Amino acid sequence: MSHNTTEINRQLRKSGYRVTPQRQLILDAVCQLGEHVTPEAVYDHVHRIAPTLSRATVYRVLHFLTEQRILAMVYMADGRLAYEMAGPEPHHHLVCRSCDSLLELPHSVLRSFRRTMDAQYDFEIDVSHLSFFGHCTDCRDSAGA
Amino acid sequence: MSHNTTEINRQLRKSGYRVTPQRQLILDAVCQLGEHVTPEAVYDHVHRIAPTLSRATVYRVLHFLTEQRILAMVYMADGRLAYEMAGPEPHHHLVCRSCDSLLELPHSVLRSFRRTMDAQYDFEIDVSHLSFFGHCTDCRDSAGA
DNA sequence: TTTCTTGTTGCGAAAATTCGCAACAAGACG
DNA sequence: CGTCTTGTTGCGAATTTTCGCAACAAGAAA
Repeated sequence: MSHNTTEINRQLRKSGYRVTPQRQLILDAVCQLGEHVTPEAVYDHVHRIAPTLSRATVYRVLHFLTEQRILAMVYMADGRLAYEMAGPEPHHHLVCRSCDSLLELPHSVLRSFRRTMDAQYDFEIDVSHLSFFGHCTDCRDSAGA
Repeated sequence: MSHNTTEINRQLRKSGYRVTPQRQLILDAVCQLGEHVTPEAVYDHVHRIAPTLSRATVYRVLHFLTEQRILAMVYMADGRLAYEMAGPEPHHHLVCRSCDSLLELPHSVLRSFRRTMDAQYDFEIDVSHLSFFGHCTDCRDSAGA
């Protein structure tokens, strides 16, 4: 696996949380399954290894790891939620509401915006992933107005 | 109701969609119920007037009206989706992943960012509502890192 | 290693959301 | 006003996500 297990475990324990086999399994699963991993895909994966691991736990752990900034939530084109490792190299998406297309957005575009939020509102926008909804080149005309 | 029914109806018909009593009822409901209206709240409301109107229709119509930019999706603090009228005066939110607090963000902050997206990517970001997740003043320290 | 505290999990049920398809009806046309 | 086309709805089942709570176990302390 490509994530630093030891470091993450230490971080969790430091915050008073526990490092359970379930959490490690789920984290490994997201890591292995790549980008845009759905909860169901995670469940399918870990369930083979640990058949008693429940769906509820998958959802809870995904949410938990996101809160800990170890994972990042991704809004997919169809509006559903997915997850991926919150790597050091953030990327973002432009999601078209009409055709569900998905444009990648380099992080650099957001730097100044993020700095503004930080300075003016003392709010640290989650840099690991952002999704902007709207209408792309092809759809902005046909969508009226 | 405060929305311009005639204008909206015309817009829908022009695009080849139909103006049904269900759609009008649901739109009125969102309008009356104010900001951050949940699908369930809409259902409760319209179901009293039209008992046969199904939940599926509520979800479908909310999604449809959002696509038509008549409604706007709102991500609430608990992560659930809500809707509101896509008025001419957009506002946005900073949602804290830790404490679920919700900060209002004036539209002006986003103007230049939006212009950039438009110019560089020919992508029209939905101005009616944006939500940024992250960590607020109180939580950014405690969340580790 | 044993004990103890309390964060976590599993389970099953509940709630929320989506789907498939036949019946229905908006609105264009004559 | 009647007819026709096809976008929409209702229903019930399937899927997805969440909840409540007792049993469990991670990890600190002795």
